[in-house]
Amino acid sequence: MKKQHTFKANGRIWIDGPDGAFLGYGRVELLEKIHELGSIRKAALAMKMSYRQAWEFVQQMNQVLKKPLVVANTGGKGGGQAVLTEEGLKAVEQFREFNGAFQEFLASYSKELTFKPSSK
Amino acid sequence: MKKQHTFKANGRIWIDGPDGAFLGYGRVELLEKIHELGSIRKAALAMKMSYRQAWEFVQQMNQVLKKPLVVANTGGKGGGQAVLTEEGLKAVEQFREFNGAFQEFLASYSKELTFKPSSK
DNA sequence: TACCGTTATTCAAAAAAAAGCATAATGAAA
DNA sequence: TTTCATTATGCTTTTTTTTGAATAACGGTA
Repeated sequence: MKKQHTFKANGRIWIDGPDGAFLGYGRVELLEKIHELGSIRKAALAMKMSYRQAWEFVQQMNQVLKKPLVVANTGGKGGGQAVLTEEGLKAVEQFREFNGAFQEFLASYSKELTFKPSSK
Repeated sequence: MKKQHTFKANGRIWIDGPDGAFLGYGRVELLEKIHELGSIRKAALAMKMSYRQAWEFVQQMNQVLKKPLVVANTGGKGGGQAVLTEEGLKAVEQFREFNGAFQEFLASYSKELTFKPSSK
């Protein structure tokens, strides 16, 4: 019989920049969706985030690095569009690596937990 | 010249039990203060948490393990008191170890970040 | 030039989370 | 038996966080 872990080590990570939050799960997912859909609005809709918040995230992220992570154009065919830059792609990749290592860390630590649950 | 890291890997961890959140920073600090001060109310005051929330945390934690982490007595000299059990002490210790390893993980990952800040 | 859907922005509304207040119960000690 | 500060609990208020509505600007394209 395999032991089941009713207790689990859990957590969240993010990357802070010079002025606070830079990259986290929400922002990275947003970047991925923008890359996939070519639009901030569609990306926000796809992940059930308000456009308001999505737009603010993009603004904030773009101010942190020398080069923007997202370039958005207003007007034109379709009303406008947004594309992920080289820097944006790198940022996504680095965060994913970081998170991969973190998930392994959590999994290994979960095995060391020795708490005994009340009854269920 | 020493390189300064304007970007930092950051995060938070916690331990989930069978029914959700079990131990996190706030709860562990609360347990430590209870151990130190012998009172839920004083512990809450010391960390500027409302007694209401502190009390609820204790209730929740006590329902998770077979044995309670905190034993609280009402009435008597001083109106009552609360003491940390063996299980409570172990829980604090395990979380602190977990967090120690996590902080090392974050520190080592921070060194690998290669983002270039905008100007400052 | 008129149209289109998105970007960009403000401001009010709603939802969620936390805090604060009030009060009963408790039981050792004086 | 009176006192005392705390535990225990419900309920209201406040604060914080999110969301939603409303609107101007934009510029390729037909």
